[in-house]
Amino acid sequence: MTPGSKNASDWIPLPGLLDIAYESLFAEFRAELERSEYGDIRPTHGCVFRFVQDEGLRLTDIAERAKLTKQSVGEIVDDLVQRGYAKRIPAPDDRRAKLICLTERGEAAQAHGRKLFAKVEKRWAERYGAERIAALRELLEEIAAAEAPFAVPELAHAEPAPA
Amino acid sequence: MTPGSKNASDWIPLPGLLDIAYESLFAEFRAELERSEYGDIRPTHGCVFRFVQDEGLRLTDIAERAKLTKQSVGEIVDDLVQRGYAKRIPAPDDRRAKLICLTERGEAAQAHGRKLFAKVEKRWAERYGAERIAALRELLEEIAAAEAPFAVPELAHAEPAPA
DNA sequence: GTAGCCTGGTCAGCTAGCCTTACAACAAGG
DNA sequence: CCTTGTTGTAAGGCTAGCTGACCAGGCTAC
Repeated sequence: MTPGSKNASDWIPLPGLLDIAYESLFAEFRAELERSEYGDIRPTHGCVFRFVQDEGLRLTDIAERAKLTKQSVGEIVDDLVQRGYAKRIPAPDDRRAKLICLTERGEAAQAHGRKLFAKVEKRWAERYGAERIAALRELLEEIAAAEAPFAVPELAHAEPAPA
Repeated sequence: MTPGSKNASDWIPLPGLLDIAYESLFAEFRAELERSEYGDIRPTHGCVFRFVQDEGLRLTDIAERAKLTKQSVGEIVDDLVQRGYAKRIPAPDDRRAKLICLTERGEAAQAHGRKLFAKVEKRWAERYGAERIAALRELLEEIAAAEAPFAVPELAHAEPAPA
């Protein structure tokens, strides 16, 4: 419980534990995704599916939220365009900019991915306790809203705004 | 709460949340480490500091626990040897093998790192609630023991085996 | 207008970190 | 010893990200 017991060498740093959980969970997701008809989507492509919705998003915005450079995201988008998951449409209000948005196939893939994530989470809820996983999610959402607001505009509500 | 509310687009997949927490926590750690006298230690080197203790560990064993190839770990160890953090000593029982172990400086760095991790965790406990962080750790330890036993021999005891 | 700066995106080239293939040295059982 | 498996190394390749340089288009101030 107390992190102060760090002299005992069986204390594992929190990031290590988070990493294991992440890897394991993500591996379950990947395994299912690869067996699906969207098996050519690689982890890297995630930054697009994760942030793009509806009307699309500018390259710059994706890059900011994903904490990547514009160049990197550009490459990833190129790849997704080539595979038929995304397209660039000119931004209506700025002739320099393009809106990255998903094709029909891209939206189907996104929906499928979300369903898979939910499925895996449910599996973990059965394995480790629904309430504990719910509490985990709740805490992580709070953390995400506080630590990386730029990445989770969805959670823009409950600003903690400490005095 | 229910993952079934995935049609609402403000539901964020659990791996995404885990990733944010990990990155944020790790960034705090890195920031402090870089300011210390061990600033030349890079994230990659972690796999050695994470697993090597006391009498040392074989390259093969590190590779297995870290889920890396022997070659990759070999390179990392080379680097650490060059920087004076690690050394290879011939294994007493097998003339092919070498035990990777930490130098005095390496052990100091390891101890310092653990202290930093504990410090950051404590900070989070204050920020998000000591009990919630404790519960988080408890759950993650259980998950780690179940999902990656090879990586956390320290948690070999409490097999969950739920009824 | 148009000069000068900012911004969205792209092109080219590089690095870090990890992998695969191939192999030499040693171990261990018949 | 001879075969088979294991420990570590050497050499080369690949992916995902980076930096720097740039152009086209927007924005402000003369």
